[in-house]
Amino acid sequence: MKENPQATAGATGRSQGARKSREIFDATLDLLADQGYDGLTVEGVALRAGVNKTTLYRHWPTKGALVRAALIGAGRLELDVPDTGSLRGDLEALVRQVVSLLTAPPASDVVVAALGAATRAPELADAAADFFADRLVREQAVFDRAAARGELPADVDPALVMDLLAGAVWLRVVLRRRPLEPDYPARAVAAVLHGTAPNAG
Amino acid sequence: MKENPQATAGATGRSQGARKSREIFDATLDLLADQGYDGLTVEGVALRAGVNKTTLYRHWPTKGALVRAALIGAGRLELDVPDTGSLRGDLEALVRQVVSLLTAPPASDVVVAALGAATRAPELADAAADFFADRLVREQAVFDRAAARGELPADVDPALVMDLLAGAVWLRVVLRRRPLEPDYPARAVAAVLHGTAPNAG
Amino acid sequence: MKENPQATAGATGRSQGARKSREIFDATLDLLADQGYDGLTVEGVALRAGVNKTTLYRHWPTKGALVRAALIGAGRLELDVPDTGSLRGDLEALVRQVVSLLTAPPASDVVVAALGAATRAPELADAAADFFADRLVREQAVFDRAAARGELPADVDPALVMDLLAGAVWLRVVLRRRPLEPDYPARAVAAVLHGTAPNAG
Amino acid sequence: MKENPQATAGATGRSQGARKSREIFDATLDLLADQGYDGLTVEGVALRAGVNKTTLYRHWPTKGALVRAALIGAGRLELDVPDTGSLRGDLEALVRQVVSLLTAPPASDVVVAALGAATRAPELADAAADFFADRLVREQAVFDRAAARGELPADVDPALVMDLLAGAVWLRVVLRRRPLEPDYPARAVAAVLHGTAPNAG
DNA sequence: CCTTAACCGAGACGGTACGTCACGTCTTAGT
DNA sequence: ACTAAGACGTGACGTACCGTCTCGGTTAAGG
Repeated sequence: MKENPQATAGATGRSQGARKSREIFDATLDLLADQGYDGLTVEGVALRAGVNKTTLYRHWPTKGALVRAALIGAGRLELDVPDTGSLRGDLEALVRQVVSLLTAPPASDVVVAALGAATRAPELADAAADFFADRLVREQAVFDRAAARGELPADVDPALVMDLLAGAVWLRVVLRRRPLEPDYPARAVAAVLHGTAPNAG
Repeated sequence: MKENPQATAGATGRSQGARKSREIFDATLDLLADQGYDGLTVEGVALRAGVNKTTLYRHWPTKGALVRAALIGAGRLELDVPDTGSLRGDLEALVRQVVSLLTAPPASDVVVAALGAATRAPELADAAADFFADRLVREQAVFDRAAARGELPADVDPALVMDLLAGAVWLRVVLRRRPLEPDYPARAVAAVLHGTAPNAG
Repeated sequence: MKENPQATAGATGRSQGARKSREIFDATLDLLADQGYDGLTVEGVALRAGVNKTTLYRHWPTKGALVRAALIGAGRLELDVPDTGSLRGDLEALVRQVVSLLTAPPASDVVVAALGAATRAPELADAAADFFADRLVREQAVFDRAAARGELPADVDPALVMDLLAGAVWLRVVLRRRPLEPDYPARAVAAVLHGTAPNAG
Repeated sequence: MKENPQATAGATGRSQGARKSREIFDATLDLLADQGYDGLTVEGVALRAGVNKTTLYRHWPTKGALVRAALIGAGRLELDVPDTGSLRGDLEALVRQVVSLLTAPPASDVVVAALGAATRAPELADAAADFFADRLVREQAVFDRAAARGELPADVDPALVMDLLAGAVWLRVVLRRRPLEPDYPARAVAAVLHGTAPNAG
């Protein structure tokens, strides 16, 4: 509608889009941790990243896509698979990883917010599913080693084991909101490995 | 200001505010199921319940409070504690309850949305924590009966067992987004009761 | 999406909407004069009037409707119909009114912008048509008095006369962009009253 | 950065830039007629003309300049000066030209939009002034012939006469939005030639 | 023939304004 | 006493064009 506003800016002379992406992702995750997924606004990200809102929409059509890209793009979710020499040790280490992922700020804020939001943002749900699928693939090594050591029957379902262990932590920390005793990982692993009820029918 | 007031307002011939509350809760839960927690708007509830927006804000200051009240007011979350005669049977029944709570629409939409939202809405987090605490109190009976039957050592932690079982279902259904095999409850219960690794160190 | 932003403002305690309307109309016309119709933005009006953009859209769905309401609401277009005692005098006075309407700032900016915009904004076109129709009704008195004085045949078409006179001024001032000699009104009126070509066939 | 450059750009095998110019002007005028001056966007022109936006800006820095160039470049505004043998006939023909210019689509849309926009786009105002000045120069011939025939006093001002006649049509058609009777041109010419008020003082 | 300048397409970007939605607050009336 | 009606300020949405800029590739002219 305007004829000739005032001959604005133009490009800033950036060297790469990569740097901008980094700043965008950082801003996204920071705000996600601060405000939660719903408090996260595209305008806020744009402001904090020093980028125009339009630019964000040009690359990521929805908030979910942006968050997903940020979660992936910033390698904050990369976890090592432990190798302690025993199944029990490996599993306890894995559980402790989960615990720290869900409780040690600042990463925990991001992770909890993102996983919580996965219940309603399909994009994030996909991201979460991918994340867990990928994790499972790598956790498989733990079970392979255990089987090689003869610690585990061949027909054990690693997915079930990890569901039980990681799910317990999520439920305890996020849903039940109860403090986690230091021996919780050991007890959980013990229960899953050896059972709790020697005599149950 | 209006040209045509047309015999406006007033109550519609109510007997009590109770009926209105019912309609409000129903509207809330319907919309929650339809649109998810975020798609749920106070204005939408007001419109659907035939009630003024102001009225809603008078009673429930936030969306979270309204949803909480609706979930409690309509007894959609009441679960029976099973008594099958064996610990295994009881636990499997409990797991199946959780599965159906998280997968059978429309209640599942409500529950998943609400529990997912608990990660950031403190009101809902409290409600969820209360819900699980209350459940645990009642699930205690299952473990008491099992102990009386001699199926279970006295030092077993019911909270841990339920964390493992219910957490596994949540992780599998909501986060991992993978289909749940029919024997999943049985396998999960077996793992927790008897363990998966007879020889693990 | 937000749960509970920060308990914002609410109404400011105004006494009447009428005062606000006045401020809105003033802001609209000021900006119209300053920036022209296209430079006029709803956000600009909102800012200057100390009113929220949403409020403007609530009342006037388009920019055209807003400008129209402002032009009507602020009585800046009310012109007196002269009565000098002679048809020539009355018509010259009318032409001079038109000249000043189109050339004397700041009103001229508003009027020219609005009439120019009438070519594409149907709302404004209607407003302009109404304006001219209304004017014609009142100018009729000039012709009635002239007929009563015997200065004019009964079959003269006042609309044609006013088309010629006012149209000439518009063409000269706005489209031809040429300066208007002081005797232009007199010459124009003389031409329309007595003709320019005594012998033309 | 791109995965698939796919033998992009370059010229399409044109012979001259002249053909492209033609397409650009056509696109401009078509869109001007369709959407009006304000609905006309540079991006739209680029899209329709199959030309990059950048290219347009390279040649015409503003929308006004583009429209102006298009109006001139496409010879849609060239009008013949009539020679019917009498002043009355010539003037009526001129008025009819104006009428058709302003009412016969599709040219009328372009012309009306452009002249209407002249009130605020200085570039267009200049173009309009030039157009009318040029027309006047050529209309002078009509008056010269009339003077030679003795139909007209020597001191008649052709500009005033054309102001009155063309202005009346503009006012009637564009601003007053009233239908134009078939005898309007004749009546307008008669009024300007012979006057309307034989006895006015 | 090869180089060089002109021109163009492609595309990213910062920026303004758009028109819309829902929020939560408030006032005025009405039952 | 409670409520309907409805206006408002506020924040954010997602979109459309603006006008600028850089990059890379094609074409035509001139040595």
